[in-house]
Amino acid sequence: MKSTILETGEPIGGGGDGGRAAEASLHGEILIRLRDHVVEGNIPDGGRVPERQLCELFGISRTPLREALKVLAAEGLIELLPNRGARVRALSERDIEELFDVMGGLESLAGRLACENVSDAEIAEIERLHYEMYGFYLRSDMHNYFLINQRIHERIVAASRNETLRATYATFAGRIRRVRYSANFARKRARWAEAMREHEMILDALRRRAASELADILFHHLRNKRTAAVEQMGAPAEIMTPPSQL
Amino acid sequence: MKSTILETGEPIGGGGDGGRAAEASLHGEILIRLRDHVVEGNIPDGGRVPERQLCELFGISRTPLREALKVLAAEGLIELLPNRGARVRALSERDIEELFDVMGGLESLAGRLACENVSDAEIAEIERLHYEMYGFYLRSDMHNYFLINQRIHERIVAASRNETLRATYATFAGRIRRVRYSANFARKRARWAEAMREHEMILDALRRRAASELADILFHHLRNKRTAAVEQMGAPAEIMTPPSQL
DNA sequence: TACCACAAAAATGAATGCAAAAATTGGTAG
DNA sequence: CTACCAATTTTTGCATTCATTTTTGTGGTA
Repeated sequence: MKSTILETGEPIGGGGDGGRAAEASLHGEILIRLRDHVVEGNIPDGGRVPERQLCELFGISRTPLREALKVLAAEGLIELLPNRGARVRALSERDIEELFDVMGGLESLAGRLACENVSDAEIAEIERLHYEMYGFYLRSDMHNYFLINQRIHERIVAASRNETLRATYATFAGRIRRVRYSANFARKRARWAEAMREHEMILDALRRRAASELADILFHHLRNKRTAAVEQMGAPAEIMTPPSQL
Repeated sequence: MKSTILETGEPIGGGGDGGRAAEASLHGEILIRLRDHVVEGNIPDGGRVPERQLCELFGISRTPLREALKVLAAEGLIELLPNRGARVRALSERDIEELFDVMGGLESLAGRLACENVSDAEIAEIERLHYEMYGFYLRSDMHNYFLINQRIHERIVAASRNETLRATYATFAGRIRRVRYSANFARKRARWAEAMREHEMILDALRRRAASELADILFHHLRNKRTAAVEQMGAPAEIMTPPSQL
Protein backbone atom coordinates (compact mmCIF):
# COMPACT_ATOMS: atom_id res chain seq x y z
CA MET A 1 0.00 0.00 0.00
CA LYS A 2 1.47 3.29 -1.05
CA SER A 3 1.12 6.79 0.20
CA THR A 4 -0.44 8.57 -2.73
CA ILE A 5 -3.70 6.75 -3.14
CA LEU A 6 -6.27 7.53 -0.51
CA GLU A 7 -8.11 4.60 0.91
CA THR A 8 -11.35 6.30 1.80
CA GLY A 9 -14.48 5.32 -0.02
CA GLU A 10 -15.29 8.92 -0.82
CA PRO A 11 -17.39 9.17 -3.94
CA ILE A 12 -16.09 10.83 -7.06
CA GLY A 13 -17.86 13.42 -9.05
CA GLY A 14 -20.70 13.30 -6.63
CA GLY A 15 -22.01 16.73 -7.32
CA GLY A 16 -20.76 17.71 -10.66
CA ASP A 17 -18.15 19.15 -8.42
CA GLY A 18 -15.73 21.44 -10.08
CA GLY A 19 -13.01 18.86 -9.92
CA ARG A 20 -12.44 19.08 -6.23
CA ALA A 21 -12.76 15.42 -5.37
CA ALA A 22 -11.66 12.58 -7.61
CA GLU A 23 -7.99 12.84 -6.79
CA ALA A 24 -7.96 9.10 -6.37
CA SER A 25 -7.99 6.64 -9.26
CA LEU A 26 -5.50 7.60 -11.90
CA HIS A 27 -8.29 8.71 -14.15
CA GLY A 28 -9.35 11.32 -11.61
CA GLU A 29 -5.84 12.62 -11.20
CA ILE A 30 -5.32 12.77 -14.94
CA LEU A 31 -8.58 14.64 -15.30
CA ILE A 32 -7.38 17.33 -12.94
CA ARG A 33 -3.92 17.55 -14.41
CA LEU A 34 -5.19 17.64 -17.95
CA ARG A 35 -7.75 20.29 -17.10
CA ASP A 36 -5.05 22.45 -15.57
CA HIS A 37 -2.85 21.79 -18.54
CA VAL A 38 -5.54 23.14 -20.85
CA VAL A 39 -6.80 25.95 -18.65
CA GLU A 40 -3.31 27.26 -18.14
CA GLY A 41 -3.01 27.68 -21.85
CA ASN A 42 -0.30 25.14 -22.63
CA ILE A 43 -2.12 24.37 -25.84
CA PRO A 44 -3.10 27.19 -28.18
CA ASP A 45 -6.72 27.91 -29.00
CA GLY A 46 -8.06 25.44 -31.49
CA GLY A 47 -4.88 23.42 -31.21
CA ARG A 48 -4.91 19.67 -31.28
CA VAL A 49 -4.72 17.72 -28.07
CA PRO A 50 -2.40 14.88 -29.02
CA GLU A 51 -3.26 11.75 -27.07
CA ARG A 52 0.07 10.12 -27.71
CA GLN A 53 2.21 12.97 -26.41
CA LEU A 54 0.06 13.57 -23.37
CA CYS A 55 0.25 9.89 -22.52
CA GLU A 56 3.98 9.98 -22.24
CA LEU A 57 3.86 13.40 -20.62
CA PHE A 58 1.72 11.97 -17.85
CA GLY A 59 3.28 8.53 -18.05
CA ILE A 60 0.04 6.62 -18.53
CA SER A 61 -1.77 4.69 -21.20
CA ARG A 62 -4.41 6.07 -23.48
CA THR A 63 -7.44 4.66 -21.70
CA PRO A 64 -7.57 6.95 -18.66
CA LEU A 65 -6.50 9.89 -20.77
CA ARG A 66 -9.33 9.36 -23.20
CA GLU A 67 -11.78 9.14 -20.32
CA ALA A 68 -10.55 12.48 -19.08
CA LEU A 69 -10.91 13.95 -22.56
CA LYS A 70 -14.54 12.93 -22.68
CA VAL A 71 -15.19 14.68 -19.38
CA LEU A 72 -13.41 17.84 -20.45
CA ALA A 73 -15.48 17.84 -23.62
CA ALA A 74 -18.63 17.60 -21.54
CA GLU A 75 -17.38 20.54 -19.51
CA GLY A 76 -16.96 22.49 -22.71
CA LEU A 77 -13.24 23.02 -22.38
CA ILE A 78 -12.35 21.02 -25.44
CA GLU A 79 -14.29 19.66 -28.38
CA LEU A 80 -14.13 16.20 -29.88
CA LEU A 81 -14.32 15.84 -33.64
CA PRO A 82 -15.30 12.35 -34.78
CA ASN A 83 -12.21 10.44 -35.84
CA ARG A 84 -10.23 13.63 -35.68
CA GLY A 85 -9.40 13.89 -32.05
CA ALA A 86 -9.70 16.64 -29.49
CA ARG A 87 -9.09 20.33 -29.92
CA VAL A 88 -8.92 23.10 -27.42
CA ARG A 89 -12.15 24.94 -27.77
CA ALA A 90 -11.57 28.39 -29.15
CA LEU A 91 -14.04 30.81 -27.65
CA SER A 92 -15.71 33.14 -30.08
CA GLU A 93 -16.72 36.62 -29.02
CA ARG A 94 -20.28 35.36 -28.74
CA ASP A 95 -19.16 32.45 -26.55
CA ILE A 96 -17.50 34.88 -24.21
CA GLU A 97 -20.56 37.08 -24.04
CA GLU A 98 -22.65 34.06 -23.22
CA LEU A 99 -20.24 32.86 -20.58
CA PHE A 100 -20.08 36.22 -18.85
CA ASP A 101 -23.86 36.42 -18.82
CA VAL A 102 -24.14 32.94 -17.33
CA MET A 103 -21.54 33.88 -14.74
CA GLY A 104 -23.63 36.96 -14.08
CA GLY A 105 -26.68 34.81 -13.55
CA LEU A 106 -24.81 32.53 -11.17
CA GLU A 107 -23.33 35.38 -9.16
CA SER A 108 -26.70 37.05 -9.12
CA LEU A 109 -28.16 33.90 -7.66
CA ALA A 110 -25.30 33.59 -5.21
CA GLY A 111 -25.97 37.11 -3.97
CA ARG A 112 -29.65 36.42 -3.59
CA LEU A 113 -29.03 33.27 -1.57
CA ALA A 114 -26.25 34.92 0.40
CA CYS A 115 -28.72 37.49 1.64
CA GLU A 116 -30.71 34.62 3.12
CA ASN A 117 -27.79 32.88 4.72
CA VAL A 118 -24.82 35.14 5.23
CA SER A 119 -23.61 35.61 8.79
CA ASP A 120 -22.48 38.89 10.30
CA ALA A 121 -18.99 37.48 10.58
CA GLU A 122 -18.93 36.69 6.88
CA ILE A 123 -20.10 40.19 6.03
CA ALA A 124 -17.38 41.59 8.25
CA GLU A 125 -14.82 39.45 6.43
CA ILE A 126 -16.07 40.62 3.05
CA GLU A 127 -15.93 44.20 4.28
CA ARG A 128 -12.35 43.67 5.32
CA LEU A 129 -11.49 42.30 1.89
CA HIS A 130 -13.34 45.17 0.30
CA TYR A 131 -11.27 47.80 2.04
CA GLU A 132 -8.10 45.87 1.36
CA MET A 133 -9.06 45.85 -2.29
CA TYR A 134 -9.81 49.54 -2.14
CA GLY A 135 -6.27 50.09 -0.96
CA PHE A 136 -4.87 48.26 -3.97
CA TYR A 137 -7.18 50.31 -6.18
CA LEU A 138 -5.80 53.55 -4.76
CA ARG A 139 -2.27 52.29 -5.29
CA SER A 140 -3.19 51.09 -8.78
CA ASP A 141 -1.96 47.63 -7.85
CA MET A 142 -3.88 45.78 -10.53
CA HIS A 143 -2.58 42.37 -9.69
CA ASN A 144 -3.50 42.32 -6.03
CA TYR A 145 -6.74 44.15 -6.74
CA PHE A 146 -7.72 41.34 -9.05
CA LEU A 147 -6.80 38.68 -6.53
CA ILE A 148 -8.88 40.21 -3.76
CA ASN A 149 -11.69 40.84 -6.20
CA GLN A 150 -11.82 37.15 -7.01
CA ARG A 151 -11.85 36.28 -3.36
CA ILE A 152 -14.75 38.59 -2.65
CA HIS A 153 -16.83 36.97 -5.34
CA GLU A 154 -15.87 33.56 -4.04
CA ARG A 155 -16.94 34.57 -0.54
CA ILE A 156 -20.33 35.60 -1.80
CA VAL A 157 -20.72 32.28 -3.56
CA ALA A 158 -19.63 30.50 -0.40
CA ALA A 159 -22.16 32.48 1.64
CA SER A 160 -24.92 31.22 -0.61
CA ARG A 161 -24.56 27.87 1.18
CA ASN A 162 -25.27 26.04 -2.03
CA GLU A 163 -22.66 23.46 -2.92
CA THR A 164 -24.22 22.77 -6.30
CA LEU A 165 -23.98 26.42 -7.18
CA ARG A 166 -20.41 26.59 -5.95
CA ALA A 167 -19.36 23.68 -8.14
CA THR A 168 -21.15 25.05 -11.18
CA TYR A 169 -19.61 28.45 -10.63
CA ALA A 170 -16.17 26.87 -10.41
CA THR A 171 -16.64 25.08 -13.70
CA PHE A 172 -17.62 28.21 -15.57
CA ALA A 173 -14.91 30.22 -13.91
CA GLY A 174 -12.40 27.73 -15.26
CA ARG A 175 -13.88 28.00 -18.70
CA ILE A 176 -13.28 31.73 -19.01
CA ARG A 177 -10.21 31.86 -16.87
CA ARG A 178 -7.89 32.62 -19.73
CA VAL A 179 -10.16 35.38 -20.97
CA ARG A 180 -10.58 36.94 -17.57
CA TYR A 181 -6.88 36.94 -17.22
CA SER A 182 -6.32 38.97 -20.34
CA ALA A 183 -9.40 41.10 -19.77
CA ASN A 184 -7.78 41.92 -16.49
CA PHE A 185 -5.07 43.73 -18.34
CA ALA A 186 -7.52 46.16 -19.83
CA ARG A 187 -6.19 48.92 -17.66
CA LYS A 188 -8.95 51.31 -18.30
CA ARG A 189 -8.99 53.56 -15.33
CA ALA A 190 -12.57 54.62 -16.04
CA ARG A 191 -13.88 51.07 -15.95
CA TRP A 192 -11.83 50.36 -12.90
CA ALA A 193 -13.39 53.24 -11.00
CA GLU A 194 -16.81 52.11 -12.08
CA ALA A 195 -16.11 48.59 -10.88
CA MET A 196 -15.04 49.98 -7.54
CA ARG A 197 -18.31 51.86 -7.21
CA GLU A 198 -20.23 48.73 -8.10
CA HIS A 199 -18.40 46.84 -5.40
CA GLU A 200 -19.46 49.45 -2.89
CA MET A 201 -23.05 48.94 -3.95
CA ILE A 202 -22.61 45.19 -3.64
CA LEU A 203 -21.33 45.52 -0.11
CA ASP A 204 -24.10 47.94 0.79
CA ALA A 205 -26.84 45.68 -0.52
CA LEU A 206 -25.32 42.69 1.19
CA ARG A 207 -25.20 44.52 4.53
CA ARG A 208 -28.88 45.30 4.17
CA ARG A 209 -29.50 41.80 2.92
CA ALA A 210 -31.46 43.24 0.03
CA ALA A 211 -31.69 40.10 -2.08
CA SER A 212 -33.33 41.33 -5.27
CA GLU A 213 -31.26 44.47 -5.28
CA LEU A 214 -28.02 42.57 -4.83
CA ALA A 215 -29.04 40.18 -7.57
CA ASP A 216 -29.52 43.10 -9.93
CA ILE A 217 -26.26 44.75 -9.00
CA LEU A 218 -24.27 41.58 -9.44
CA PHE A 219 -25.76 40.81 -12.80
CA HIS A 220 -25.00 44.29 -14.07
CA HIS A 221 -21.55 44.17 -12.54
CA LEU A 222 -20.81 41.08 -14.58
CA ARG A 223 -22.46 42.59 -17.62
CA ASN A 224 -20.05 45.49 -17.37
CA LYS A 225 -17.16 43.09 -17.02
CA ARG A 226 -18.42 41.40 -20.14
CA THR A 227 -18.43 44.67 -22.04
CA ALA A 228 -14.92 45.44 -20.90
CA ALA A 229 -13.72 41.99 -21.85
CA VAL A 230 -15.25 42.10 -25.30
CA GLU A 231 -13.84 45.56 -25.96
CA GLN A 232 -10.47 44.26 -24.91
CA MET A 233 -10.83 41.42 -27.37
CA GLY A 234 -11.60 43.76 -30.22
CA ALA A 235 -8.13 45.29 -30.11
CA PRO A 236 -5.84 42.71 -28.58
CA ALA A 237 -2.74 43.86 -30.45
CA GLU A 238 -0.45 41.46 -28.65
CA ILE A 239 -2.14 38.27 -27.64
CA MET A 240 -0.60 36.64 -24.64
CA THR A 241 1.66 34.05 -26.13
CA PRO A 242 1.36 30.84 -24.13
CA PRO A 243 4.63 30.19 -22.29
CA SER A 244 6.01 28.09 -25.10
CA GLN A 245 4.66 24.66 -25.58
CA LEU A 246 7.07 21.88 -26.14
CA MET B 1 -34.34 12.49 -36.19
CA LYS B 2 -32.74 10.68 -39.05
CA SER B 3 -31.21 7.26 -39.23
CA THR B 4 -29.45 7.69 -35.89
CA ILE B 5 -25.86 8.23 -36.94
CA LEU B 6 -25.03 11.55 -38.48
CA GLU B 7 -22.10 11.86 -40.79
CA THR B 8 -21.37 15.53 -40.35
CA GLY B 9 -18.14 16.63 -38.81
CA GLU B 10 -20.05 18.51 -36.17
CA PRO B 11 -18.04 18.82 -32.97
CA ILE B 12 -19.06 16.92 -29.90
CA GLY B 13 -19.60 18.41 -26.53
CA GLY B 14 -18.78 21.78 -27.95
CA GLY B 15 -20.75 23.76 -25.43
CA GLY B 16 -21.14 21.56 -22.49
CA ASP B 17 -24.30 20.95 -24.40
CA GLY B 18 -26.89 18.98 -22.60
CA GLY B 19 -26.31 15.97 -24.75
CA ARG B 20 -27.84 17.36 -27.89
CA ALA B 21 -25.00 16.65 -30.27
CA ALA B 22 -22.64 13.72 -30.01
CA GLU B 23 -24.99 11.20 -31.58
CA ALA B 24 -22.06 10.07 -33.67
CA SER B 25 -19.26 7.86 -32.35
CA LEU B 26 -20.53 4.93 -30.37
CA HIS B 27 -19.36 6.58 -27.19
CA GLY B 28 -21.66 9.53 -27.83
CA GLU B 29 -24.62 7.36 -28.55
CA ILE B 30 -23.99 5.25 -25.48
CA LEU B 31 -23.73 8.38 -23.40
CA ILE B 32 -27.18 9.47 -24.48
CA ARG B 33 -28.73 6.05 -24.11
CA LEU B 34 -27.17 5.48 -20.72
CA ARG B 35 -28.23 8.91 -19.50
CA ASP B 36 -31.80 8.20 -20.54
CA HIS B 37 -31.56 4.79 -18.94
CA VAL B 38 -30.64 6.39 -15.63
CA VAL B 39 -32.87 9.45 -15.83
CA GLU B 40 -35.87 7.32 -16.63
CA GLY B 41 -35.34 5.49 -13.39
CA ASN B 42 -34.45 2.04 -14.63
CA ILE B 43 -32.00 1.76 -11.79
CA PRO B 44 -33.11 2.51 -8.23
CA ASP B 45 -31.60 5.33 -6.23
CA GLY B 46 -28.21 4.36 -4.91
CA GLY B 47 -28.32 1.20 -6.96
CA ARG B 48 -25.25 -0.16 -8.64
CA VAL B 49 -24.67 0.47 -12.31
CA PRO B 50 -23.34 -2.89 -13.47
CA GLU B 51 -20.89 -2.43 -16.31
CA ARG B 52 -21.08 -6.00 -17.44
CA GLN B 53 -24.84 -6.12 -17.82
CA LEU B 54 -25.07 -2.75 -19.50
CA CYS B 55 -22.41 -3.82 -21.97
CA GLU B 56 -24.47 -6.70 -23.20
CA LEU B 57 -27.63 -4.64 -22.97
CA PHE B 58 -26.14 -2.13 -25.37
CA GLY B 59 -24.06 -4.72 -27.20
CA ILE B 60 -20.75 -2.97 -26.79
CA SER B 61 -17.50 -3.44 -24.92
CA ARG B 62 -16.64 -1.83 -21.62
CA THR B 63 -14.42 0.92 -22.98
CA PRO B 64 -17.05 3.25 -24.45
CA LEU B 65 -19.40 2.45 -21.60
CA ARG B 66 -16.85 3.45 -19.02
CA GLU B 67 -16.19 6.68 -20.88
CA ALA B 68 -19.88 7.46 -20.70
CA LEU B 69 -19.91 6.66 -16.98
CA LYS B 70 -17.18 9.19 -16.36
CA VAL B 71 -19.17 11.87 -18.13
CA LEU B 72 -22.36 11.06 -16.26
CA ALA B 73 -20.41 11.27 -13.02
CA ALA B 74 -19.16 14.70 -14.01
CA GLU B 75 -22.74 15.70 -14.71
CA GLY B 76 -23.67 14.56 -11.23
CA LEU B 77 -26.10 11.89 -12.30
CA ILE B 78 -24.09 9.04 -10.87
CA GLU B 79 -21.18 8.76 -8.50
CA LEU B 80 -18.04 6.68 -8.88
CA LEU B 81 -16.63 4.94 -5.86
CA PRO B 82 -12.99 3.92 -6.24
CA ASN B 83 -12.75 0.24 -7.08
CA ARG B 84 -16.40 -0.14 -6.26
CA GLY B 85 -18.06 0.99 -9.41
CA ALA B 86 -20.79 3.44 -10.22
CA ARG B 87 -23.99 4.07 -8.32
CA VAL B 88 -27.02 6.10 -9.19
CA ARG B 89 -26.73 9.24 -7.16
CA ALA B 90 -29.47 9.42 -4.58
CA LEU B 91 -30.56 12.99 -4.09
CA SER B 92 -30.94 14.11 -0.51
CA GLU B 93 -33.53 16.66 0.43
CA ARG B 94 -30.77 19.23 0.60
CA ASP B 95 -29.56 18.27 -2.87
CA ILE B 96 -33.02 18.88 -4.22
CA GLU B 97 -33.30 22.23 -2.52
CA GLU B 98 -29.99 23.22 -4.02
CA LEU B 99 -30.97 22.03 -7.46
CA PHE B 100 -34.24 23.89 -7.43
CA ASP B 101 -32.48 27.05 -6.35
CA VAL B 102 -29.93 26.72 -9.12
CA MET B 103 -32.72 26.12 -11.59
CA GLY B 104 -34.33 29.23 -10.17
CA GLY B 105 -31.16 31.19 -10.77
CA LEU B 106 -30.91 29.92 -14.33
CA GLU B 107 -34.54 30.67 -15.15
CA SER B 108 -34.19 34.03 -13.51
CA LEU B 109 -31.26 34.76 -15.78
CA ALA B 110 -33.16 33.43 -18.78
CA GLY B 111 -36.02 35.79 -18.04
CA ARG B 112 -33.67 38.72 -17.67
CA LEU B 113 -31.98 38.01 -20.98
CA ALA B 114 -35.27 37.22 -22.68
CA CYS B 115 -36.45 40.75 -21.88
CA GLU B 116 -33.50 42.00 -23.89
CA ASN B 117 -34.00 39.72 -26.84
CA VAL B 118 -37.50 38.35 -27.07
CA SER B 119 -39.46 39.17 -30.21
CA ASP B 120 -43.11 40.11 -30.30
CA ALA B 121 -43.81 36.89 -32.14
CA GLU B 122 -42.22 34.87 -29.37
CA ILE B 123 -44.24 36.68 -26.75
CA ALA B 124 -47.37 35.97 -28.74
CA GLU B 125 -46.44 32.30 -28.87
CA ILE B 126 -45.82 32.18 -25.14
CA GLU B 127 -49.15 33.92 -24.59
CA ARG B 128 -50.82 31.28 -26.70
CA LEU B 129 -49.23 28.53 -24.65
CA HIS B 130 -50.18 30.36 -21.48
CA TYR B 131 -53.87 30.39 -22.34
CA GLU B 132 -53.72 26.82 -23.51
CA MET B 133 -52.23 25.92 -20.16
CA TYR B 134 -54.90 27.91 -18.41
CA GLY B 135 -57.47 25.77 -20.15
CA PHE B 136 -55.87 22.60 -18.81
CA TYR B 137 -55.77 24.21 -15.38
CA LEU B 138 -59.51 24.89 -15.50
CA ARG B 139 -60.14 21.32 -16.59
CA SER B 140 -57.75 20.03 -13.93
CA ASP B 141 -55.80 18.24 -16.60
CA MET B 142 -52.60 17.91 -14.64
CA HIS B 143 -50.68 16.02 -17.25
CA ASN B 144 -51.16 18.43 -20.14
CA TYR B 145 -50.81 21.39 -17.81
CA PHE B 146 -47.39 20.13 -16.85
CA LEU B 147 -46.36 19.57 -20.45
CA ILE B 148 -47.31 23.08 -21.53
CA ASN B 149 -45.74 24.47 -18.38
CA GLN B 150 -42.44 22.88 -19.34
CA ARG B 151 -42.70 24.26 -22.83
CA ILE B 152 -43.29 27.78 -21.59
CA HIS B 153 -40.19 27.66 -19.46
CA GLU B 154 -38.25 26.26 -22.38
CA ARG B 155 -39.49 29.07 -24.60
CA ILE B 156 -38.25 31.64 -22.12
CA VAL B 157 -34.87 29.96 -22.04
CA ALA B 158 -34.83 29.88 -25.82
CA ALA B 159 -35.72 33.58 -25.97
CA SER B 160 -32.67 34.36 -23.86
CA ARG B 161 -30.61 33.68 -27.00
CA ASN B 162 -27.89 32.13 -24.90
CA GLU B 163 -26.91 28.67 -26.03
CA THR B 164 -24.61 28.15 -23.07
CA LEU B 165 -27.46 28.88 -20.72
CA ARG B 166 -29.77 26.59 -22.65
CA ALA B 167 -27.33 23.69 -22.42
CA THR B 168 -26.71 24.24 -18.72
CA TYR B 169 -30.42 24.48 -18.06
CA ALA B 170 -30.96 21.21 -19.91
CA THR B 171 -28.36 19.45 -17.80
CA PHE B 172 -29.89 20.51 -14.52
CA ALA B 173 -33.38 19.79 -15.76
CA GLY B 174 -32.27 16.23 -16.42
CA ARG B 175 -30.79 15.96 -12.98
CA ILE B 176 -34.05 16.67 -11.19
CA ARG B 177 -36.31 15.18 -13.79
CA ARG B 178 -37.33 12.28 -11.64
CA VAL B 179 -38.09 14.54 -8.71
CA ARG B 180 -40.06 16.98 -10.80
CA TYR B 181 -42.05 14.11 -12.12
CA SER B 182 -43.15 12.95 -8.71
CA ALA B 183 -43.47 16.48 -7.36
CA ASN B 184 -45.85 16.96 -10.22
CA PHE B 185 -48.21 14.52 -8.58
CA ALA B 186 -48.56 16.70 -5.54
CA ARG B 187 -52.04 17.64 -6.52
CA LYS B 188 -52.41 20.49 -4.14
CA ARG B 189 -55.03 22.68 -5.64
CA ALA B 190 -53.88 25.64 -3.59
CA ARG B 191 -50.33 25.47 -4.89
CA TRP B 192 -51.61 24.94 -8.36
CA ALA B 193 -53.69 28.11 -8.25
CA GLU B 194 -50.72 30.00 -6.90
CA ALA B 195 -48.52 28.72 -9.71
CA MET B 196 -51.10 29.86 -12.20
CA ARG B 197 -51.08 33.36 -10.72
CA GLU B 198 -47.29 33.39 -10.87
CA HIS B 199 -47.43 32.46 -14.50
CA GLU B 200 -49.68 35.40 -15.16
CA MET B 201 -47.15 37.65 -13.51
CA ILE B 202 -44.40 36.11 -15.60
CA LEU B 203 -46.27 36.78 -18.79
CA ASP B 204 -47.08 40.31 -17.70
CA ALA B 205 -43.49 41.15 -16.85
CA LEU B 206 -42.28 39.60 -20.09
CA ARG B 207 -44.74 41.69 -22.10
CA ARG B 208 -43.42 44.82 -20.45
CA ARG B 209 -39.89 43.49 -20.81
CA ALA B 210 -39.28 44.30 -17.18
CA ALA B 211 -36.04 42.40 -16.74
CA SER B 212 -35.34 42.72 -13.02
CA GLU B 213 -38.96 42.17 -12.14
CA LEU B 214 -39.18 39.05 -14.28
CA ALA B 215 -35.96 37.77 -12.77
CA ASP B 216 -37.46 38.13 -9.32
CA ILE B 217 -40.72 36.50 -10.23
CA LEU B 218 -39.04 33.52 -11.86
CA PHE B 219 -36.74 32.93 -8.93
CA HIS B 220 -39.62 32.98 -6.48
CA HIS B 221 -41.70 30.84 -8.79
CA LEU B 222 -39.00 28.19 -8.66
CA ARG B 223 -38.56 28.68 -4.95
CA ASN B 224 -42.23 27.89 -4.49
CA LYS B 225 -41.87 24.83 -6.68
CA ARG B 226 -38.99 23.82 -4.45
CA THR B 227 -41.13 24.15 -1.35
CA ALA B 228 -43.87 22.08 -2.93
CA ALA B 229 -41.40 19.43 -4.03
CA VAL B 230 -39.80 19.15 -0.62
CA GLU B 231 -43.14 18.95 1.13
CA GLN B 232 -44.11 16.23 -1.28
CA MET B 233 -40.94 14.37 -0.39
CA GLY B 234 -41.75 14.48 3.27
CA ALA B 235 -44.81 12.31 2.86
CA PRO B 236 -44.29 10.25 -0.24
CA ALA B 237 -46.37 7.30 0.96
CA GLU B 238 -45.98 5.36 -2.26
CA ILE B 239 -42.69 5.95 -3.96
CA MET B 240 -42.75 5.35 -7.64
CA THR B 241 -41.39 1.86 -7.91
CA PRO B 242 -39.03 1.67 -10.86
CA PRO B 243 -40.39 -0.77 -13.44
CA SER B 244 -38.42 -3.68 -12.08
CA GLN B 245 -34.78 -3.92 -12.82
CA LEU B 246 -33.50 -7.22 -14.08
C1' DT C 1 -25.38 -20.47 16.55
C1' DA C 2 -22.39 -16.65 15.79
C1' DC C 3 -18.10 -15.18 14.20
C1' DC C 4 -13.76 -15.05 11.91
C1' DA C 5 -10.32 -16.61 8.50
C1' DC C 6 -9.43 -17.96 4.12
C1' DA C 7 -10.14 -19.03 -0.65
C1' DA C 8 -12.81 -18.64 -4.89
C1' DA C 9 -15.31 -15.72 -7.84
C1' DA C 10 -16.52 -11.48 -9.76
C1' DA C 11 -15.89 -6.80 -10.77
C1' DT C 12 -13.06 -2.85 -11.41
C1' DG C 13 -9.01 -0.04 -13.35
C1' DA C 14 -5.69 0.31 -16.60
C1' DA C 15 -2.69 -1.40 -20.61
C1' DT C 16 -2.39 -3.37 -24.92
C1' DG C 17 -3.91 -4.90 -29.55
C1' DC C 18 -6.28 -4.31 -33.83
C1' DA C 19 -9.18 -2.39 -37.58
C1' DA C 20 -10.64 1.84 -39.70
C1' DA C 21 -10.25 6.59 -40.64
C1' DA C 22 -7.49 10.62 -41.35
C1' DA C 23 -3.11 13.12 -42.19
C1' DT C 24 1.16 13.01 -44.57
C1' DT C 25 4.29 11.99 -48.02
C1' DG C 26 5.93 10.97 -52.53
C1' DG C 27 5.30 10.79 -57.20
C1' DT C 28 3.40 11.92 -61.63
C1' DA C 29 1.07 14.42 -65.17
C1' DG C 30 -0.13 18.71 -66.98
C1' DC D 1 6.51 24.70 -61.13
C1' DT D 2 1.96 23.47 -59.67
C1' DA D 3 -2.01 20.55 -59.08
C1' DC D 4 -3.61 16.22 -58.29
C1' DC D 5 -3.63 11.41 -56.94
C1' DA D 6 -1.96 7.16 -54.61
C1' DA D 7 0.70 4.84 -50.99
C1' DT D 8 2.51 5.15 -46.44
C1' DT D 9 2.35 6.64 -41.85
C1' DT D 10 -0.04 8.27 -38.03
C1' DT D 11 -3.98 8.63 -35.21
C1' DT D 12 -8.30 7.45 -33.63
C1' DG D 13 -12.04 4.26 -31.79
C1' DC D 14 -13.14 0.27 -29.80
C1' DA D 15 -12.29 -4.56 -28.18
C1' DT D 16 -9.64 -7.46 -25.57
C1' DT D 17 -6.46 -8.79 -22.01
C1' DC D 18 -4.14 -8.46 -17.54
C1' DA D 19 -3.43 -7.16 -12.73
C1' DT D 20 -5.80 -5.62 -8.34
C1' DT D 21 -9.33 -5.04 -5.50
C1' DT D 22 -13.62 -6.15 -3.68
C1' DT D 23 -17.14 -9.29 -2.82
C1' DT D 24 -18.94 -13.72 -2.01
C1' DG D 25 -18.98 -18.27 -0.27
C1' DT D 26 -17.30 -21.91 2.72
C1' DG D 27 -15.51 -24.09 6.61
C1' DG D 28 -13.63 -24.17 11.05
C1' DT D 29 -13.73 -22.67 15.82
C1' DA D 30 -15.33 -20.71 20.12
